[in-house]
Amino acid sequence: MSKVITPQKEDYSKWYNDIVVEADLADHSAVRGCMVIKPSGYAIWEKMQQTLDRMFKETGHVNAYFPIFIPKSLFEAEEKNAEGFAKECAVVTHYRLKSDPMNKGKLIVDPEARLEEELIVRPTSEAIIWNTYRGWIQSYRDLPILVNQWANVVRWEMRTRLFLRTAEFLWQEGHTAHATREDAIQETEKMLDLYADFAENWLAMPVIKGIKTPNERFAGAEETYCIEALMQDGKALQAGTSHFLGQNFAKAFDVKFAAKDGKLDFVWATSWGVSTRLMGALIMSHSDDKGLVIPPKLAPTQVVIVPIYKSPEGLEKIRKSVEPLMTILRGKQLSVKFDDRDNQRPGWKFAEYELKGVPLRIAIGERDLENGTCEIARRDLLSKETVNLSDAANMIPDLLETMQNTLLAKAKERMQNMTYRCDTYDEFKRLLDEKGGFILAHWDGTAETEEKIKEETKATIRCIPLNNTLEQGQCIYSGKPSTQRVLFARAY
RNA sequence: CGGGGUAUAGCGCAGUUGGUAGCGUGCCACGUUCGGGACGUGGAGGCCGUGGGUUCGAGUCCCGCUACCCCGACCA
Repeated sequence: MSKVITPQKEDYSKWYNDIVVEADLADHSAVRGCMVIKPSGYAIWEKMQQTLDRMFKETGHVNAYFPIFIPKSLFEAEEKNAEGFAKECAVVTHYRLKSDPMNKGKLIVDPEARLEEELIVRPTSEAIIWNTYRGWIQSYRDLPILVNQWANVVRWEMRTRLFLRTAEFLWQEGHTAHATREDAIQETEKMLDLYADFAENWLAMPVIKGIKTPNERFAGAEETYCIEALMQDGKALQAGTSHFLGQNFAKAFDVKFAAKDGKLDFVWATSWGVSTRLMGALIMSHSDDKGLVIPPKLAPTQVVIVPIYKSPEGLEKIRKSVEPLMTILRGKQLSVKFDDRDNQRPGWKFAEYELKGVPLRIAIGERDLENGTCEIARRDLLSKETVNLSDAANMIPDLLETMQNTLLAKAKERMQNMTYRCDTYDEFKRLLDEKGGFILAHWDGTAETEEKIKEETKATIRCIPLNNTLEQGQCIYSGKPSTQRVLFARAY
């Protein structure tokens, strides 16, 4: 098994740094745990963003934007939500600084400039959005509202992990309002399916769809649906969530609508989101010892052409010879880069593009010019073949598609091989320690058992898989009867 | 907030019994190279985290402080 790229593992810091670096630690210790995403990394996020955005719009959603600050009084309106997030909120208390009379050149917070009401930096936007929706909704004719927001949020975690749990992260959060319970549940499930589709077909990352146990449920939700992925090291990662919020927020913010029959009722709600955590998921799903492997459909650069030449004239000859190829590929909406940098040697470039995960690399030298050939290298298999330059234009789109499929197939196989069924607690513990991965086991349905298992093994119930087959069994911990297996794993 | 560790060049590190700082890499210049992270020569770059103390002399020994990392507690 190839090694897994784990954020903050020293071995990988060198190349991991090429995608992202953390905030300057020495000078900005206060933003420890925040990300600085370099352009090469951000380009991947942009690609995810564009794709998701298109998918949202195809399903009738529109984008909007709401404030980053939430007045404390609004934040506390939905009690469970407030309680759940209270421990990790950044709070704005003042709006002005002034020169420090005791310390020239320094600033202090102006005590005169205290805000009457503290502002919470959004850890999630339900509160401010539902407070706004109250003014948008009066009749069933105003529903549904299918709004998405691309934003940053802040959660002051005690311990952060690059991409997987950063103090500030980028995400999208959908917030929808519906006339009926059924509509809202349908929306929740629809968006979960959309996420699963995106994970599989774009990230090439298979996921298990399921619902969270009450313990793991989003604060303020009636039901939390999730997609769970399995990383190469056998640890699970929650890759996206979709919440059925019931009427909780409508009640907290008094959002009612008049139905067809004239009766007033509270609005039904959903919210759903995925974040820059998907970058972590992408990295940990496919990377190998040579660096990042990006599925072709998400790769900012899909094909790179590296000329091998000895003189400026040689370079120009090669440039001319590949121009038709580049034109054809670009005509097929592929992103192609011709790397004519003179300050790095070919071998260096090969290694660099492998590090960055560019799916296909074409090397072409003067020797090839004579033969009318070029060398195509696949990032996923690290394989190379020499082909006729004239055939390349036809082969490349197929190759990219094959790569995309191969990556998914490989990941699927890995997940399958790392999913175990087990019926005893001893076996359960042994599997966790020796193999990791997903474990399907019976659970008595109580929070106590769930917590005990977590305490003793660090494994959590990732989800109760949707469309689970029902079967009689006994809880691995308590021995009490159970009707279905749930998905356990140690998780990030 | 507990337990452990670290702090020396942009990055990664070494630095012996205390004697005034070095290696790798990266950077700059020139030349030779260019089909898997080239090589040669020359060069720039460090108040050794910070404040005290011991000493003729401290990167090194002692005390304080600070910051960061790892493990835990926490984690829609």
